[in-house]
Amino acid sequence: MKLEKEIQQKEFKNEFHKLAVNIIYTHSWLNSYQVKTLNEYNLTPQQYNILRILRGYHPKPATVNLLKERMLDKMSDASRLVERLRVKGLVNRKYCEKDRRRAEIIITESGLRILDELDRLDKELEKLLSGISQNEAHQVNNILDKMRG
Amino acid sequence: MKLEKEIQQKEFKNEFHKLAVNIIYTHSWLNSYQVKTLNEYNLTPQQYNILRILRGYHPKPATVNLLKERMLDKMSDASRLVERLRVKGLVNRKYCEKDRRRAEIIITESGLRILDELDRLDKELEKLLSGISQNEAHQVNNILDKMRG
DNA sequence: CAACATATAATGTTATAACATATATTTACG
DNA sequence: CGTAAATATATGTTATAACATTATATGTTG
Repeated sequence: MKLEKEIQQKEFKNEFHKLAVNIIYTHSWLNSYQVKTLNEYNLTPQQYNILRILRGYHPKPATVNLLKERMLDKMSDASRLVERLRVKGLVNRKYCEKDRRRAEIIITESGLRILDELDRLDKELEKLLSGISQNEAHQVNNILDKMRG
Repeated sequence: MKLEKEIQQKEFKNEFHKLAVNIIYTHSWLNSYQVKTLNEYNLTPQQYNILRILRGYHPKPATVNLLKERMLDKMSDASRLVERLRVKGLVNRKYCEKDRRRAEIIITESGLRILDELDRLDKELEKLLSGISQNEAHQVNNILDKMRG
């Protein structure tokens, strides 16, 4: 639906202004969906994000810094996020022997199993976004990549 | 820059999957900019959003519910957001005489003045997004509107 | 090697988000 | 009219985000 209608605003100053609002609004729309789905697994989107990064490294460990860099939301408190996942048994943390400042974080079998189940999310996501074609999604991806410079 | 490079991920399963991540990432990118700029005025993006809605109604009042509906982030706690703006002297709140459950909220002169200053943000935003053309912004807007159904 | 700088993670603190519940008022209905 | 349902907002509570600070280990340099 046209953004103007959804937030009941008559018009935008220009397409850039609308785009900024559109990204915020669409993110909120997408995030609500994700929160709702992940809630069944007692995970937040950020925790899910971390688990996926860790799966990408498995069975090699990742450090807290590495997680911070790769996370979508840069400002987040990776150290305590990891701790919450550890309490849930989804990751292990031990200290690196070569550099004892570092923590080595590895996703557990239990964490991998949950991610496996959650892979169905990708299918549902495609359904959620099915109002547009792969080609249209591709166009948006290209333009957003270009926009951020 | 290509999203794959920015978050150091080799590839995405498909364009829909990348699009979801791209929206989250681009939102975070945009939000950081907004937080940084609004911080000089001691405002959060949500408070800024509310002030702009109120300006749209001025000099007519808005209710808390109306703000909730029109806000970009639907889940937010409009009642306390308004209270924070009231403490800063940017809005007035009084009770509606016809329906004493309702609050009537009006932006103050001081609030309007701050918004005036902040209108330069729109110019800076255009600069921030200037990697793409108006036409490309328009394309993204159309596709996102279509995607949300 | 000592002293200082840097890197990495954990912790402290405050404000806010998210969710549930409470309060007050109005509306609906038998 | 009196009671129940619905509506509008405010408040309580808990977890988290955001930012600053601390703790510990490693690197660098004179």
